[in-house]
Amino acid sequence: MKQQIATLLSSAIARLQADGRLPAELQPRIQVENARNKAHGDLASNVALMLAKPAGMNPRELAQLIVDALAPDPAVKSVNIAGPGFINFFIENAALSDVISVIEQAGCSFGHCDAGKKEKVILEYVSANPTGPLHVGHGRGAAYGDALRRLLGAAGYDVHSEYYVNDAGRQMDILAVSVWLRYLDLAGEAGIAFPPNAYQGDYIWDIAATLHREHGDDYRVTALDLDSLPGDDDEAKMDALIARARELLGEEKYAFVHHLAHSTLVDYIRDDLNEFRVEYDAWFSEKSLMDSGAVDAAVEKLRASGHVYEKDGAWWFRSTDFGDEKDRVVVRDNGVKTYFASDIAYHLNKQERGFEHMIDIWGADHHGYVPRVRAAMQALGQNPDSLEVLLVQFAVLYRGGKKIPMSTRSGEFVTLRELRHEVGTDAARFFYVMRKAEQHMDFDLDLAKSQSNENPVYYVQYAHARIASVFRQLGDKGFVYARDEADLARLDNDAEQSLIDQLNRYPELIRSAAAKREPHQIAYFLRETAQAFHSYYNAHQFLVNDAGLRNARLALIKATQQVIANGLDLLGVSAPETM
RNA sequence: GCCCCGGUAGCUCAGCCGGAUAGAGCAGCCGCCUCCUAAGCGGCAGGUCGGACGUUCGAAUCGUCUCCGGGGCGCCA
Repeated sequence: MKQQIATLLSSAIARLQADGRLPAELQPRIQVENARNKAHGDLASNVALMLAKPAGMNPRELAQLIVDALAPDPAVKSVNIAGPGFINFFIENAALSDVISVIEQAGCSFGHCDAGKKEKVILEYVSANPTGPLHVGHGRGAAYGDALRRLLGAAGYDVHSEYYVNDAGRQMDILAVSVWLRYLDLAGEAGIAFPPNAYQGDYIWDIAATLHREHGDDYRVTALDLDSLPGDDDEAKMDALIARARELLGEEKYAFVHHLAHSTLVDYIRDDLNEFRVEYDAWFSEKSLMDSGAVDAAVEKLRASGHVYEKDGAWWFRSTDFGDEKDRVVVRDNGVKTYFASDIAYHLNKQERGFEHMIDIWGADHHGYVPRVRAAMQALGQNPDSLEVLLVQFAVLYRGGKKIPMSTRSGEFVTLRELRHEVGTDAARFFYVMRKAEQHMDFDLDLAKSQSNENPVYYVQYAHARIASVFRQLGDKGFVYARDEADLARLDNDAEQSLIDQLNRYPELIRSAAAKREPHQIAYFLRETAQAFHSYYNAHQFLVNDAGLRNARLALIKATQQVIANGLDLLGVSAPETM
C-alpha cells in the first residue's frame, strides 16, 4: 500500500515536471509513512516539505499542486493537506481488508519477500570456545543470531548458519590439563597444586570423573613429576605444565584427554543450543582447518602478496596498510600460529565456499578485532564489505539487585541451561531479542523468575491461544466457520480497523527488520498486534448470530493468529493453542 | 591516551537515514468477569529526550564539544 502511494506521488511529480510546472532537475525522494495519528489519515507523505526549498515554493502550495496532479486510484478514499504541508491519504476500507485474503493464501509464508535475491549468506554466531558450558552472555548471541537466521531467510536470503568450534589452540590445552589434574586428584595423587589460571568449574571434575571411571589409573603419574615448573608468571608456568603433561603422558594419551575434554563440552553445547531451538547448518572445526593445511596456506598467501614481514622472530601481518591501528602477529616466535591466523583461514574458506556475504555475530568485547579481520580480507583481494560484523553488547546479570560477576575460568557464572530451566526457552528467547543488539542489557534473574508470568511473551502467546479458543467454541455454540459468508465490509469499528492496519504493516516490517538486522522490531510489533487483538476481544463479541459479521470477524482473527504465529516463529518462540 | 556501545517517565526500554501533541511494559492509583480463557480490558498520573553550542522552516533524531556509565586496546583465544 505504501509502495502504491509512493508510485502515485512520484508519477504526479514527474507529470508536473514534464509540464514545466516544477523544475525538471528536482530529484524527489518519496517517503510515505504510516500516519501516527489516525485523524491524519492512514498514510502520510512529507514530500512537499522536502521539495519546497529546491522548488522555491511554499510547502502548502506545492502540496496542493501535487495533490491536484494525483491520478485517481480506487484504493484512495480522500487526500488532504495538513500542518506545514503534509499530504495525508485516507484509504478505502476494502483495500485495507484485502490483506486478510492475502494472509489466507500465503499462510506461514505471509510477509516473506525476495529482498535478499537469494544471495548466499553465511551467518556465524555464538562460536564460544568449548572450554565450559554456555553462559547467559552466549545466550544472547544465540537468540539474536538464530532470530536473524530465520529473519534473513524470510526476507529471501539463502542463509547458511555455522558454529566455528575453536577446538585447537592453547585454551584447549589448558582445558585438557585442567581435566587431567582433577583426574590425578581423583586417582589419589595428593599434593597437586591446581593452577589459578586453569579451569575451575565443577564440569571439569565431571569430565575427570568419567576419565577415571572408564580408564582407572591409565593416565596417572606421580604428583612429584609436576613440581617445580619453570616460568616467571602463571601463564609461563601453564605453558610449562602443558609441555610437561604431553611429555609425561605421551602424545597419544595426551590427545585422548584433549579430545575427551573438548568433545564432551562440544556435545554439551550442542545439546544446549538444540534445547534452545538454535539451529545450525554446520559445525566447523578449527582443528580441521589446521589439519588440512588451510591455515598454512592462508598465511603463505598473505606472505606471497607481500603483506607479511618478520620481526623479533615472529611473523607480522601489516594490517596497518588497511587501516588497522597496529600490525598483528600471525605466527609466534615459537612457530605457533595465532588464533588470528586460523581466523583468516576460516574467513577465506567461507569465501572459497562461495558465500558472497559473511555475517559474524560477536560479543562487543571483540570489537577491536574487526579491523584486522577486515584488513586480512582486503589483503587477500576480497571486498572488505563482504564481511559484516554485528556486535552484541553484554548482558549484565543481576540477582537481588546486585551485579553477578562472571568468569569462565573461575567457574562463577549462570549457565544458559540454568536460565532455560528457570524461565523457559520461550521467555528467555523473547526477552533476549526484545532489546536491540547494541543496547546493553540488564538481565534481572529475580524478575525473570518471580514474574515470569508477566513476561511480555505470554501476552503475545495468549493472544494466539485465545484465538484458537474462539474457534474451539464455535461448535459449542452451534456455528461453523464459513469463510465465503464473511462480509469483510462490515469490519468497520475502530478495533477492527487498527487490527487490520497492524496486519498490513507486517510485510514492510519483515523487510525493514531484515535490512537493519533488527529482530527486536518483530518483538515490538507482536506486542502491539496482541494489544490490538486483546482490545478487540474485550470490546466486541466474535460469535454473534449475524453470519456475515460473525464470519468476517472470524476471518480477521484467524488472519491475526497467522501473523502472530509467523512472527513468533521468526523469534524461535512457540505459538501455543492453549495456555 | 585511542576506539566501540549506551545515557528518553520511579524502573526496564522503543522511537534515531529530521517532520505534526515524545511512546510501551513494569511499578502506582481508579474502574471492568450473569458475556468467546481476567496470563485480559478501560482510565488517571508520571518526561529539562545527560548538558552546551551549531546546521535547519523544523532536532530525541544530524554535526562539534563536554559530562556520566559499560566494554575494548597481548607473540590470549
